[in-house]
Amino acid sequence: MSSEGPGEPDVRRRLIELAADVLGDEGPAALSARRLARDAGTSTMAVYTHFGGMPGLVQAVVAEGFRRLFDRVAEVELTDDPIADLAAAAAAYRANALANPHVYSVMFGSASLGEYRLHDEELEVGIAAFQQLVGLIERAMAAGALRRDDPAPVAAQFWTALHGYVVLEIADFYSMFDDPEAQVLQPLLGRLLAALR
Amino acid sequence: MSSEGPGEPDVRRRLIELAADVLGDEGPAALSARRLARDAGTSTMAVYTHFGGMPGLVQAVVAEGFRRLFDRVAEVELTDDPIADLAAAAAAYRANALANPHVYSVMFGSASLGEYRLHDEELEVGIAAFQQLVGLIERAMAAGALRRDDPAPVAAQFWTALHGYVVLEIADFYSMFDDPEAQVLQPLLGRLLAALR
DNA sequence: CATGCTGCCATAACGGCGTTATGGTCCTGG
DNA sequence: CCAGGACCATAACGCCGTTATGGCAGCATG
Repeated sequence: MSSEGPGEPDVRRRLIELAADVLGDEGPAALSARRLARDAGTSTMAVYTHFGGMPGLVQAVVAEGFRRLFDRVAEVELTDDPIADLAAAAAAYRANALANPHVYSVMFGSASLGEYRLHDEELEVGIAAFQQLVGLIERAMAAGALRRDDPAPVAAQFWTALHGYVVLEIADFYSMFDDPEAQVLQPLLGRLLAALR
Repeated sequence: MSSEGPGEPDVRRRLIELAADVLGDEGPAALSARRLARDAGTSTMAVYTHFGGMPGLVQAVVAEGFRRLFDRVAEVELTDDPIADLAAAAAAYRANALANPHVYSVMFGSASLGEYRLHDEELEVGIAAFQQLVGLIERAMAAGALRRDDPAPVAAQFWTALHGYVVLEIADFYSMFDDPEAQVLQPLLGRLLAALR
């Protein structure tokens, strides 16, 4: 391995973080190989040696976004109230998404369509994140807080509601509500869980 | 001179429909003023005289997408079972979204972020579509099929769940389920409505 | 040690993109 | 009849992603 100076990590890492920063600060339109290469002090060829092209770089940013989302949710401390833990996990999920709305949008918005589709790397992390939620649901069922059922579809329903809310909040479609988190998200998740009792 | 016959409507209309077709068939990456102008038998300047630029054209396509979505949902025939009508409306919503997944993605995905944000035209149609759902919820409450409550937040919760499902189905995130519509969407909406009884 | 090889990146070019400037051709209203 | 405006064709500017080419370090091999 090449010894890397403390202030100058490897180029691959720098490009990913720079891309995530530009995406977060200025949106997808500002992402360009030339711009990133200039800011990283290298040339556009670095994008091709490390990622094979611009879609590959975006894919790496998406994979990083999934990893961070997974970590944020994994950091919530579990209590003896599995329902409260589900709410805390949802809050962490939402907070992370709202902190990086453009990254979240690219993760799911263009994740499948034209551009590049998701590859093994993101898929693996995505599955791990979903299994994390399945575990929380199973735990609630084992504790008797939720009716016993196949946990995977229940987790998918929970995640679907949460994801739908986050997307619409990011896209600013709740402008007619004072406090959409209290008026939409919490009742939605609460009622879903209530019907699962 | 080639004056326009009955099969050659005005250029503005042709550009919108061509853009929607290209978007649906080949995805957002294939959308370009030059390509559309070539296919429409005109020059790129037509895009600027009619829409002020490429974002304006996309905005027109989005507005058209909202209008079509609204119409499809409005076409469902109401019965004397308001809960069944809600399910029928959701099915029409999903069917229209899956028939034009790229258009749906542009409507909500990049609807707010960097590119162009939604303007008065789309906002107006979007509000009308939402009021349509509020009316269905109100009707179910009046008939005693749902508990009396402020219908707008309830409609938002229903729409949030439905939208979240459609987005994830389009992005192909339900690959671990045989029949996601039966395993995720229907239980999710059914349980939400059950908790609202 | 010399040698060739491989990974990595700088430079420059190609085609395509959105956009703008300019000018021409109609159609319309006075 | 003619002035003006709506509409579009042409060409150019500066971006973009991508590719071809070449230089240069590090390293394994003879």
